[in-house]
Amino acid sequence: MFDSEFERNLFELRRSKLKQIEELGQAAYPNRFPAAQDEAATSVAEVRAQWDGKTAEELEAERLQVSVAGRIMAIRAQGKAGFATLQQEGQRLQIYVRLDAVGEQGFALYKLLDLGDHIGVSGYLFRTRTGELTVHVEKLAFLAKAMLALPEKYHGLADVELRYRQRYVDLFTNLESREVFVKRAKVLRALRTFFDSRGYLEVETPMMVAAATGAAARPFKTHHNALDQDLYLRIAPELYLKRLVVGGLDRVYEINRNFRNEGVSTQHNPEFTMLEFYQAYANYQDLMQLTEELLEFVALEVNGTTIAEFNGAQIDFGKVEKLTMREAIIKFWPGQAGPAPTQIDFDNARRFLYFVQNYPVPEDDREESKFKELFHAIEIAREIQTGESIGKHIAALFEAVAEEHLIQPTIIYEFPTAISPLSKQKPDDLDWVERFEIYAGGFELGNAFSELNDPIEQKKRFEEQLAERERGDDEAHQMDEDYVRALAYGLPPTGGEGIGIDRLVMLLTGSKSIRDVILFPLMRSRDQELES
RNA sequence: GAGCUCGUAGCUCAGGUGGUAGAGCAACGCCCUUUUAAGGCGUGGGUCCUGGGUUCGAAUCCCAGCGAGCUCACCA
Repeated sequence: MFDSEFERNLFELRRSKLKQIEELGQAAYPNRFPAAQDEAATSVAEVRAQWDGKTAEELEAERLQVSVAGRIMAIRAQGKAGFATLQQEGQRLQIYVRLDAVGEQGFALYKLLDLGDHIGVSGYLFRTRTGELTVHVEKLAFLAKAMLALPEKYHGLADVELRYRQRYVDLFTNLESREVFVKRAKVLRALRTFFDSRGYLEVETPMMVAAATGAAARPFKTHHNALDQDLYLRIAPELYLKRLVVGGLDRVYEINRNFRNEGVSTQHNPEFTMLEFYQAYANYQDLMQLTEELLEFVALEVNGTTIAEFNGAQIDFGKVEKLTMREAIIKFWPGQAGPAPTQIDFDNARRFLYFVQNYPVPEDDREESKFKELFHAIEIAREIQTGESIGKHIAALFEAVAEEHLIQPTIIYEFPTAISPLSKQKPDDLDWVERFEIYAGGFELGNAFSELNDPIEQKKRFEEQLAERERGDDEAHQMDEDYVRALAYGLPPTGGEGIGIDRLVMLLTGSKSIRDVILFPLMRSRDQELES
């Protein structure tokens, strides 16, 4: 528990102060404020909301009596008087304590208080010379002691590692951190309002599953002892939610955690919050419309504006651009790297191979080139085996060329069938599916499609994924026989979508790292913390 | 998984080219009855992330490890 002698000594010192506080007739750990069960305190927020507008004269005339509790965030003693700043729910209120108002015992208690202590005060409101709304304390109640030193009062807790590991300190010292999580709650509330008002049913599907299905990712593995059965943490709820649509729950949504056993970055945490929703009788075009409405609604609910400041850009959730994946590749192709492909280069494998094989990839400085990722994708595409699909390579080109430019909300639609085993094909072109992804801030925010509901085709797609798995792609989708059976009972035409909530919160709060929007992000454990 | 950067008091940070550690806040003592990053005087507090190496001498240079941040790769 202690990091140093300093902390150990401070802890002992505070213990002796606690004892002295008890000797003054106060409980060391009382269970309520105010102590009398039939009395209620006023919150700091209420005090500010109700009386911040009053002048010094009005306050003096009314002599408003209040009882307020809070944590001491600043303390300024002045001989036989003193000030302190109480903080409660992220709001602050000053109190003024003077010997002749609180008496010998009360003032002795005031002098035993430290930064971080919780206290309750009763008194009347007034304004100081400098105009600050302040409680003139008449009665002081001790509530709980801070036994450890608070971070520096001006800079707060700046060390990012400590902020994540000791979020409890971050939250009360860095109020902008608190604000992020208040907004996160608003995002969730707004989403639920949005779907509830449109007749969607909120559901919960399993987190622990026999097979990790519904997405391309590596799962976490665990074990159930009584059943002696290996289980996985889910990587997506998708196939369960569609089973529910088969069951006649025509509009469902789930907001819950997914787990993926993959790298950690500013945009990836091993557990993250996903919104998925499904709507019977709708296709991906309907979902595009819905997505636009959803983003605008949530931004307005959370920020009161559709504009969000993120990473130096002003992102406007009030409008969404639309491009096909192929259009985006052509549009964002870097001219300095070489000639861009044209629409017909994506028409079939022969055309595509001709394009990549004749592309002037420089031999020398390939690793240093700023088009490294693009050249890499082209090189891999050149080695296409006969019979292998080109879809994967087109998607790789898209990611290499376009993704980082998609700062304003952009819908990228029409995805290769090869990388979309759960999506319905375009009726006139079986190589492409009715799927889109929504991008903003330079990363993917959501993924949606017209759901594949033909059980025979679905089974075939799963088998193709298994073949990919055989070839060494351990992130290819797993077979789910029961899901195919569910489809065989008849899934109505359905549109479905998933939106990464953490990323949405990042954009709406201007947070550059996903860890800033997750209360307790995963950190490498430290021995020190394990033992105590 | 790779590269770059960082790790000094409880916190925020200084410590060119090696000479044995400083400031502010916090803490402790004293003064101060309208202050607000309150003020004044004084005091204590450091395995300089860990372990090796080079050197007469390492917070500083080198190597390894641990932890973190950023970028890239994988992915959402």
